[in-house]
Amino acid sequence: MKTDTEIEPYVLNKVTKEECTGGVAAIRDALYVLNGKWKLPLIFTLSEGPKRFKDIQRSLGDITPKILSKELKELELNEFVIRNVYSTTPVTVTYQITPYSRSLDKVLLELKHWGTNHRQRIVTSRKASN
Amino acid sequence: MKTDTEIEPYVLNKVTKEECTGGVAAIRDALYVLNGKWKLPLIFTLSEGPKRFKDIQRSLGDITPKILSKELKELELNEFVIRNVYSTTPVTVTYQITPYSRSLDKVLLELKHWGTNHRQRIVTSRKASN
DNA sequence: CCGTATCCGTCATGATACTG
DNA sequence: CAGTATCATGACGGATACGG
Repeated sequence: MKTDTEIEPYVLNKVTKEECTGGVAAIRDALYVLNGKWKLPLIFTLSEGPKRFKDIQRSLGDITPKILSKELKELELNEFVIRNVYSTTPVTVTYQITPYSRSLDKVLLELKHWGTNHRQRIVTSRKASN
Repeated sequence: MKTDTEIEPYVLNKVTKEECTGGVAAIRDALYVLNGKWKLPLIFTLSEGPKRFKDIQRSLGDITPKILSKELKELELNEFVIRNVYSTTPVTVTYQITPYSRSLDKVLLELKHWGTNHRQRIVTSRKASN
């Protein structure tokens, strides 16, 4: 009765080579749990407050329910997200971030700044070439 | 005569839905150029100074030459990295980051901090469960 | 040393349809 | 609404060999 594939909790990246040291290892550890296109946008959007499945989908733009479901399960398993179920009809489910997700605030803030500036850079360099 | 697949320069993520606003769009723009396991570690390791192909491979731990080659090309195309060829025998090639890559310094710093703390958290929680 | 070529496998992501 | 089932594609990677 497995739905798609079992999801194992992330532990740590196996960065065994001694040459892979200090900073690189730390960054690879971070990306190991925050892999893929969606985890950081997801944590960011939930940092604005708890949201329902459909609302998350809308706020991310174009994620499919299958991927969103998988990403949320991974984040839950790694203690970034909590799932709340309310026995309404139909059932209501909300997702909220854990305090641990808050430790990513600075990362997300810097990334947001960079993304904003990057978009601006692309747009203006386009105009310049017209 | 294509080698593997053609690499197109990134421009901008198509985040069309109006609902996908502000912060989420910016973060998705950022991840759109910095996608995958290797780009941030790569830029980070090159931020320590220009390095040769083999040295980059060693510092990242376990990337294969095929993938490293592809990632470097993408970063070159998007103006994060410059490739320098020296006519020695055998030929020497170094890679260095552009000034634009420096705009990622804060992101990389925060990510490095977070990765370091995250590893610590995992390790100590392991000990606690013994 | 600096890569590229080829074969081949696995995993991530996605489009679409569907269920409770 | 909150997801799951099915099918498909492309990214990513391992192994190995080879060329400038």
